[in-house]
Amino acid sequence: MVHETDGARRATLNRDRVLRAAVALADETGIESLSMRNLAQELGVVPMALYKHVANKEQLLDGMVDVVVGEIEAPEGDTDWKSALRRRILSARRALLRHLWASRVIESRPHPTPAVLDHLNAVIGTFRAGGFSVDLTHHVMHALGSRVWGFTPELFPGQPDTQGSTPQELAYRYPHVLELAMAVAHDEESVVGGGCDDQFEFEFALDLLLDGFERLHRQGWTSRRDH
Amino acid sequence: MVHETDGARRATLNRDRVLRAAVALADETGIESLSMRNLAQELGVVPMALYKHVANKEQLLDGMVDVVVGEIEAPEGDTDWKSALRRRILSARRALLRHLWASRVIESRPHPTPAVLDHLNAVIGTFRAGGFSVDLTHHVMHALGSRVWGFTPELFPGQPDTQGSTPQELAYRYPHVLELAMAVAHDEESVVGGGCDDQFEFEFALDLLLDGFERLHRQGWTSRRDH
DNA sequence: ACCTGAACACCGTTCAAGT
DNA sequence: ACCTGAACACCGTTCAAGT
Repeated sequence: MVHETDGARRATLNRDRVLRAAVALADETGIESLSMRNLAQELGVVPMALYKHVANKEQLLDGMVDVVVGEIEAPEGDTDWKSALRRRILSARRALLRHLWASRVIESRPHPTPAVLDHLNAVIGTFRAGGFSVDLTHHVMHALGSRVWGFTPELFPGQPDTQGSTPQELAYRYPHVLELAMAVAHDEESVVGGGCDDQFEFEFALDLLLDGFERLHRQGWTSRRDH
Repeated sequence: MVHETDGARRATLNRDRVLRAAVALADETGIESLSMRNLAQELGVVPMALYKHVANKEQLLDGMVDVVVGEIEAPEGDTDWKSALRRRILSARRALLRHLWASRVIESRPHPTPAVLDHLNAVIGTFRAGGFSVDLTHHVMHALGSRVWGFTPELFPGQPDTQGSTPQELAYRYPHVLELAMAVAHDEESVVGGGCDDQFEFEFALDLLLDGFERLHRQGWTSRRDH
């Protein structure tokens, strides 16, 4: 009534608008200064109005992660696994560079969000389509590590937040993630339900890199940037 | 006077005790619940007493990082660069596993701390002693990435916090870090003073991994954990 | 039934008042 | 001169009171 402009902004408030505003605000002023209070102010509403659309700040952060990860583009056209993967991961990198706070937030989230699972499923699926065994796929996913985030060691033990979705729905939507998770669960010869052997995975990736370094060194490799 | 036990604890309060108590508290209750206020309570002092030993919470976190990174052991005896590096990095991993909050805190720090520079200098020095060119050393350091933290892309542009130390002292203490930083600064053919070409570094590491995956796949590699 | 202002239990840090 | 309690400007979230 008093301010019709404000009224119009208030009327259209929904979860999507809240998340987009939060992403924009974090882009502009940094994630540290993003608070429920100044996000509300930015949207022209009272702080408590946000809680109609997100349960709490944790869920707000999860939603922001999904916005960013949703920007990752699937590679077009049929190509070999290697260039398909390369393109997808470079697209992911571009998305994260657009939102400099995103990688740290993704890493700090205790549970993978739907968009993160979609992304993981696509990456895993690319290896499988390329003929990689479940076993090798498992280890290379760990080796890629934060290059594919949010792939964290806790992914498989720390169950995705299965709010309102049945196991069947998960199996349908993330078949590759599930295949890997089950292989890891059955493969366990040490502790029951212990999930991945993080020490093994760390050394697997480390040795892959060290071997690669050695090869380059022996070949007398130099970057084109060298004079 | 009233409580002589408290008096004894209070008397010995210094920067080192503050940092150790902060590390212990973060280990026990998590980094999220570590506050200046409950750290003070743990030490039996008033919150403001901490500010005699650390300028603010940022400096407290920097000090905590140095405690953890200081736990990394140098490999004993003379060995080739590869196993020397392997041992040092696995020691770093053990230190970080002892303090689960540490990797996230290291990554969130804007400036590298002295102990972090010591560690970087030692890792770089190992490559150089192994005969690696400055150029190759630069790129492999990026490729190792968080496996050596706190090696972040912003290291070279985002100057170390040179509080009270001359350039000569830095050159003496971190010669290998300096050599790399200067090579990067001179090598620049694109933007002036732009530092590292992050896109190049990302693709360098990505391709190194993808090539490694391809090689394993062609060889029909399986982990011993496979049945 | 819905919305929201005040309140609660915290923060890191400043600063003036007390010793 | 040193120390420190109160205060300031924030948080995220609860909850009861108002519409």
